[in-house]
Amino acid sequence: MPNTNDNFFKMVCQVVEKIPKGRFTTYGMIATYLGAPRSARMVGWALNKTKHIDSFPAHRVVNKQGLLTGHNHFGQNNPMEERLMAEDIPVKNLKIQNFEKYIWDPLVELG
DNA sequence: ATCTTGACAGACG
DNA sequence: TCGTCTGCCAAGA
Repeated sequence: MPNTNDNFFKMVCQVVEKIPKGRFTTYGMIATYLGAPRSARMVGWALNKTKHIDSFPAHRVVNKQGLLTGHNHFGQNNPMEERLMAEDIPVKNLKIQNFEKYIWDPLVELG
């Protein structure tokens, strides 16, 4: 199990990279999985550093409502919605539809 | 060393 | 249901 004391950033990366295509998770779940359930903001902070990595699937992380709050941090060319849509995740008006159907919980999936 | 900022979440009125 | 406040913890100024 990951330890948050050292590099939260790395941990977040590892978890996000494990999100299967066509699924997504939330900031809170990642934070909880990393042992910092009240530090969802740190996840956003970590993802912020990955936004320069084009291939990083940061679009698979949304807030707990399934809302694409971070879409503004994506390039205008490749919007978050579009990326999710490309993975058959239905998004409407910056919100993921059938949330429960596509959610991927690291706590459950990774143990 | 202190203050502000943040891609959040839960609690309250 | 909705708007606002608070807790959280790591960076950058």
